[in-house]
Amino acid sequence: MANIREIAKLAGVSVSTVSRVLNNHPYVNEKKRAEILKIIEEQNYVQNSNAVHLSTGKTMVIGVTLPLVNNQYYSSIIEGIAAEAAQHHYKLMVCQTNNNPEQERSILHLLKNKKIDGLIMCSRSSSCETLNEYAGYGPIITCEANDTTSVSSVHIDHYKTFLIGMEYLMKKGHRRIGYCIGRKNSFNSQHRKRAYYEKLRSIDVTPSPEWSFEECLTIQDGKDVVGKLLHTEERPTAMIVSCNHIAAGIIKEASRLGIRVPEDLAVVGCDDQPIGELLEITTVSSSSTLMGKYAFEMLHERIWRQQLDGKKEEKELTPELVERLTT
Amino acid sequence: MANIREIAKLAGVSVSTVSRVLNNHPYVNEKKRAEILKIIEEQNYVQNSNAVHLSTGKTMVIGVTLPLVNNQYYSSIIEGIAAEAAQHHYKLMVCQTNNNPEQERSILHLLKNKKIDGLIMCSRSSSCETLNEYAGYGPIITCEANDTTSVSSVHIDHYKTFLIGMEYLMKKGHRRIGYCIGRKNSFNSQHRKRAYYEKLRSIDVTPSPEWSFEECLTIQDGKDVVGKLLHTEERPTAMIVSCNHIAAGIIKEASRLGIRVPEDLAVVGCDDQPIGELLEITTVSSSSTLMGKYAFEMLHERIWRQQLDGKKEEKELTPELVERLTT
DNA sequence: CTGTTAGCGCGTTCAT
DNA sequence: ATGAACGCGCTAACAG
Repeated sequence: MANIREIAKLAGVSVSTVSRVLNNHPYVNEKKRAEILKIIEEQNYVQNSNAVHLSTGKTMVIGVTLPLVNNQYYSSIIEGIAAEAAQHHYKLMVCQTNNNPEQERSILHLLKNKKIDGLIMCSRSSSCETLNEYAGYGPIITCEANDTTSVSSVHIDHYKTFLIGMEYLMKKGHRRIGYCIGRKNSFNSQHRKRAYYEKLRSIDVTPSPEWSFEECLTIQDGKDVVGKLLHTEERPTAMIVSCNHIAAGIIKEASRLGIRVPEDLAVVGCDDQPIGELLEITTVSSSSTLMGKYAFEMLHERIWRQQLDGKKEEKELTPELVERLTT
Repeated sequence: MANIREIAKLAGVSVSTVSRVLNNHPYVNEKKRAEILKIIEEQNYVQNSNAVHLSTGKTMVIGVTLPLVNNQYYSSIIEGIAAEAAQHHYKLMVCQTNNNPEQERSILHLLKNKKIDGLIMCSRSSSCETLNEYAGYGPIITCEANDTTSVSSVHIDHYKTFLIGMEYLMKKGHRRIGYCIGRKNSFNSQHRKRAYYEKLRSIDVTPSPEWSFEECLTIQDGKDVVGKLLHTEERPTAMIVSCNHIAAGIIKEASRLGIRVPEDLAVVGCDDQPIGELLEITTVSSSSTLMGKYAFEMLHERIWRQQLDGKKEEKELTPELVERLTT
């Protein structure tokens, strides 16, 4: 395919004039401009973006990491990122990490070798040192809280989320409340547990170890919880659950076993996955799509701000209670 | 950051030798190779991928289009693509089209300006002419049947899918069977309807127009179907539904209105979205993830096969019946 | 086994 | 308002 030199030759001008036309620069004779555009059209010419990237040092692509694509939580975030990115003419490179630090590093590497202009990490398994190191090669935003010095984040306030959920259940009269969370010692889990214990202590309830379920990741895990609940001494009357799909598992299994929801067991989910709406699950959550939007905004600002002064910024989303039929 | 020339200078060799080391080419003195690698390490050097791309004419990136990211069907396809792509060291550029031909064209354009090496279209709204035109700039695979001359596809046999569903319902004794599909006149819908009418005719049933529901896209649309079903003269005893989430809407609303599933109304869904498993919906489907895998394989072969001879290939996935509790 | 050199295609001073 | 010429960083053909 034709290149810029050929266009210049056909138009009888220099490559720089063609380049000016291509990039809408001023100071080009209107007649020449029209002539050049006509030839570009005739020749079916387009710029080679790799050459542009090499020359400008920008790619107009940002990376997005997530553990797995096929998950509604992450899909919602991406949706928010995608809408905002499209408006600013950025493309998205979506990279699955499988929660594997090595795979994640290979994506951080894209920042170093200039394949992307910035990176949004919907979730991360790399260490803070690694993150800080790569932050030197381009802006990074995480959609989780992180304790690095230089990487900004936009994240859900999981402490507050659980707080609201607990307060709501307690106002409904529940005292024996259990919880369900994912990775045992993650950042998020720690905040959730803190809210849980604080709230129970405030009404002088000592939580039984039998009420807590960790490493709940799949719908099946949710179902299994109900089985275990059956054999507990003092069965909780309510569960607060980090994800709606786990809550869905609990609800389905409960109904199968004749445990009435919410009469025998109330359930509160804590994200905005659409399964919650479908199954009418009471939920306290903030919008993941909005989180994606904010993440792109922060990233975009950092891409264009010249000095990478590395002032860390943290944006927290406020959760809201949506009452439905499981409480 | 350092470039290849600088490394060459520090090592006292030429850039080509460094390039050879970088690309694992043979014919490099082992001692020099080690020395060069050491310097690369010290200098924290990495290649600028844009320069590599410009020079090689390949980017090792493929594009993936889909109407919207936040949809389990498309997420499943991407999952299949992503896994296979990772194995071959390809990155994914995921592009949302919103079913808008103009946005889609801007993505096809990426093929022309060399930003991607190939394109998988999970769904498309462009015309065949447009597709054929851009197929000249790089390989394209669609995950829907298409009637172009040059664009290969891997797709679900929707005719067979509905056939299996209908046969199954009929074997269960149903005669008054309704259907629910999405876009009225899409390729897929036509095949589904053909199977529907053929099967009913084979048992001498004349379907009532009241049994057919088109333009069903959301869960709410599924719920609305039940409302309309209530006022029909001869209410169908079974529904065959193109998507599980529509089926889910039907089931939820039916249960709310006291219509028993499957006793009063049997429901068969026709995809592999996980909501089907959760709600125990009987389904006839093929694996979307597998479709993604195949799509990448076909694309990859076409990227590396030199002559773009344009032999069109079509791969059909065979659907399977999964009996659950809604029939 | 190694180096020289000519591209790859474009952006961008700088001089005019 | 325009063009010559250099630089972006790397690969690969060719010569040795």
